[in-house]
Amino acid sequence: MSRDGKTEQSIKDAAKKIFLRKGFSGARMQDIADEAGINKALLHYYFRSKEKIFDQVFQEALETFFPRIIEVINSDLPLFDKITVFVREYITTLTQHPYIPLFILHEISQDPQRLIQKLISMQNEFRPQKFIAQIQTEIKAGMIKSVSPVQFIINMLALCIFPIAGKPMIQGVLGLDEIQYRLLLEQRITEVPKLLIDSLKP
Amino acid sequence: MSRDGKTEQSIKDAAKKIFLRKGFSGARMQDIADEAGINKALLHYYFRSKEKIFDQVFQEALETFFPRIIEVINSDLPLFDKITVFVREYITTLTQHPYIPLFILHEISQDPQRLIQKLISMQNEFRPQKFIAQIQTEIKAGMIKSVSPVQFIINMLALCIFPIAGKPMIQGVLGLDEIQYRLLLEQRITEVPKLLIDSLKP
DNA sequence: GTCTATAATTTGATAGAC
DNA sequence: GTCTATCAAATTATAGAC
Repeated sequence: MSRDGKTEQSIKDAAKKIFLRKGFSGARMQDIADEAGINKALLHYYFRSKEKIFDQVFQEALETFFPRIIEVINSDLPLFDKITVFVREYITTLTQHPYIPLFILHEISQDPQRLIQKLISMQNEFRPQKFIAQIQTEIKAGMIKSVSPVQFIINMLALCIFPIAGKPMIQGVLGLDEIQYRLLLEQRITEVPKLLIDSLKP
Repeated sequence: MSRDGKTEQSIKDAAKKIFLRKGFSGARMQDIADEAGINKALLHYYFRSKEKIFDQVFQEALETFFPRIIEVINSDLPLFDKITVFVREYITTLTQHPYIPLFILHEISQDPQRLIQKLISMQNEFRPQKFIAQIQTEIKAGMIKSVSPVQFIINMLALCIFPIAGKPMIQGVLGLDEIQYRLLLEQRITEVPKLLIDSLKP
């Protein structure tokens, strides 16, 4: 039955849900089977091992975490527009996939080689070289302050990613409920670009 | 032997090292025993269970992650000085304990209740209420722009914590070696306060 | 393809000698 | 206090019926 790959897809969906929340070592094959509404044996029938299922999930998570960024970042938009669009798109994407950032950070920290591997196999597709060059050009033209492009990119990523990855901590310490937090993230879509662009003005 | 608690301390040190790197579910009692140069039975002799050892580690990690901040943040320093000192102290502390941020974020994400629990038992000692009030006072006095204190604090934390928590990812994507990364973090000690203070100027 | 039953391995925890 | 040996439970993986 379901020659069409319906079962395989439901396994993938279940695996994604469990792995993203619990990480590799915290996830249980039984959890995934339960979530998919099947039994453990079938997991091994479709994918040979836990490691193999995880690889798929990790790959897809990386593709959500990175390439959407790179598309904007390697586009031909003017610098300030690019910053504005990037922040909006990225915060929006991560808000829709809130477990992705911490999952990626945690798993890469467990095994940095895993990322290096993917970067090579994707031929460094998501290295922001063009963006760095664009910043340098603007500096030389005297259009913006003489900042370190790498530092600027780290600032931009930090301001977008941290509020998602650190949500439970921030909520706990600042005592914010879900509604307040959603509002706060929405505000950041306009406030973060302002901050970043201001930091570039001479 | 070692009636003086030498063994207990070496277990704590070993547990800290292993748990901080691998997280609760990724850590193995055997790893901790090996690291401490003893056997598993002795772990259970000193601490009853894995959970109990972990609690100690988590507690200490929280105390590294939070209170040092709060001391500065609840001090009587003028706002701009406070920001400068906070960033310097915090980046320095986290650089010395690079596994702490991701460990805390990950474990809180696994079980947000664990943080809430600690916050209660510490009577919200590290809630930045005083800092928020200080920002509001400066706004009313017309000394700084009318910003959201919560957003400002999130920015400050993001710019300090993310470069440490995301180090392996950033290194991979931007292709930076250890020396370059250390230099980059050092630069941030002066650059991040500038950025934050600029964002407050009317 | 999907299930039940079970094997094989890992891992947290304990018993008991020294 | 510390060790060796071992248990019991949990967990990944497979065999084999349908």
